[in-house]
Amino acid sequence: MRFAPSPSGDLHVGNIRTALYDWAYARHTGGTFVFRIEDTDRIRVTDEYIAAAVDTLRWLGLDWDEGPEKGGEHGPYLQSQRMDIYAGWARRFLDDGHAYSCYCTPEELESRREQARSEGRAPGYDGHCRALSPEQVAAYVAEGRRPVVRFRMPEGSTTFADSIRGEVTFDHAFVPDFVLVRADGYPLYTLAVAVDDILMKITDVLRGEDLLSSTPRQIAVYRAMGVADEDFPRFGHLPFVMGTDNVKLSKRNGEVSVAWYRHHGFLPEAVCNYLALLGWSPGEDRELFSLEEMAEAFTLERVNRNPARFDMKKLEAINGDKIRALPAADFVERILPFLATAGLVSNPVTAEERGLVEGGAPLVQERSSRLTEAVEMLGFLLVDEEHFTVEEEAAARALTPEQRPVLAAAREALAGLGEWTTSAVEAALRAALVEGLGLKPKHAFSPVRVAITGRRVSPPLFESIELLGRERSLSRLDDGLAVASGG
RNA sequence: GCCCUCAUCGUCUAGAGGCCCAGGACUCCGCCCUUUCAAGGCGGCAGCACGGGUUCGAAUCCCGUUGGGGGCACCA
Repeated sequence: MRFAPSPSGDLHVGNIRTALYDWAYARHTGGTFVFRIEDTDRIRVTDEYIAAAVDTLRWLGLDWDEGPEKGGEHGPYLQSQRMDIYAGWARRFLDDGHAYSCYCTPEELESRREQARSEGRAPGYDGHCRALSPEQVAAYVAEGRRPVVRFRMPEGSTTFADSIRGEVTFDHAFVPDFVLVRADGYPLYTLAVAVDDILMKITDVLRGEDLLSSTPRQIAVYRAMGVADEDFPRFGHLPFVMGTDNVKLSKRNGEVSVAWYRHHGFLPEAVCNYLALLGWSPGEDRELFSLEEMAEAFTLERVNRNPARFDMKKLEAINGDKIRALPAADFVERILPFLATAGLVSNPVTAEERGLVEGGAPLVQERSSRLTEAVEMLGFLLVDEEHFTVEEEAAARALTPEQRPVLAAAREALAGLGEWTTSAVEAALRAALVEGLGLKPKHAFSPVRVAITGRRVSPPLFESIELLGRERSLSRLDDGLAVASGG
């Protein structure tokens, strides 16, 4: 089990789905979950990147047994810190003939690729430098060419049992010799993964299907290292997560950054739950579960082989379910950071603010499919009175001259109220507006709602009025009246 | 072009020869509940890509076709 992202930006949805399956498989089987950072294409990854990746994984609730910040007996877990290990193996392959120096320039390769393509031949490396004579080598060196180290793919074919797809075979005729070390001396992924898998004693690899056809190359390197077949890791290739346009999910066709979902009010348990469903199912029509339940039920046999489309609507539905399932106190803790970001509570939160939040939270919890919606709905309650505003469209619809009598009657009824409770508020408003003015409840409460909350959609009105308190409520009705009067 | 791979409602999926004239969820549409919006309840639209086999019997097995995806880098 291993999860090895390469640091090309934020951890994205596809990475995380892979990590999740790796994690669940490791936990289910009691194995070791190794988190390795594949950064051979960089001098070194920034500490910020590692910190962000670690942070995202931890936020989701995934923990690893070996890797960054955790250590382990097969470290270091950053490939950029293992360069001399790879260099050692490259030298050895050169010496024993598993690899050779290739002096072809990128331009030459490109033009020969083009030619092969136009002639309908396979565009891979043509073996040009496989058997150079000492004279040819000397000539290239004299030209100042710097060689790459290229792996000599043996004849034959490779068959391996993919743990998700079953037996897969590749004829080596279609697996061209590939580069292990660049001309500047930097090792490539092709070398590093294979070496690390063996050195880190990886038993199972779950990765994207884009790597399916590079598996025979990896296996060939294991063989060259002298590793016995039974010590090779098992490979499982997961289908991609696609966007709705059926193209691999990316920045172009959707939100891919897990950090984005985090900042837009998605719960980690919802993200995990939804991602788990993209290619796996516990069966029996079950689709809501915790990470622990997933680990319990996760088997490779139940992983789907076909790619799944990412559906934001479904994610939101699950997020809403998870939000509703939160204990009330937990929900408060989850929205507090968002309220602070929105400037609706101080940081740290004061006792008074917390009181209001705790009062309002139960009203919005079941109405939110994202935490950010809860924040929007609670705004009227937490905003400083001088910053309170009524949405333009709501005012235009509900705070009109015709509604003046309604607002006035509501104000009067509430002003005379002795006990300021939800039920008292409701009774007073019903008596004044529904019975008194003969209005349908729907129409009676709409202007009041807009005056009190500033929006046409809000938490339940009577509870909101109770929480707002007498003074603030009456003052907002006064302001609403002024607006309705054309103020 | 060649190689690999995949194929159940619009989407995610259950289904591992008869339990399926295909079940659940999301979306969408009605209705109920209702102070708005949600939630909840009830109901509805909608699918086994196609063609051949195998079998008493196929969504499930085999072959082909079509379609999708991936790969063929001094990326990973």
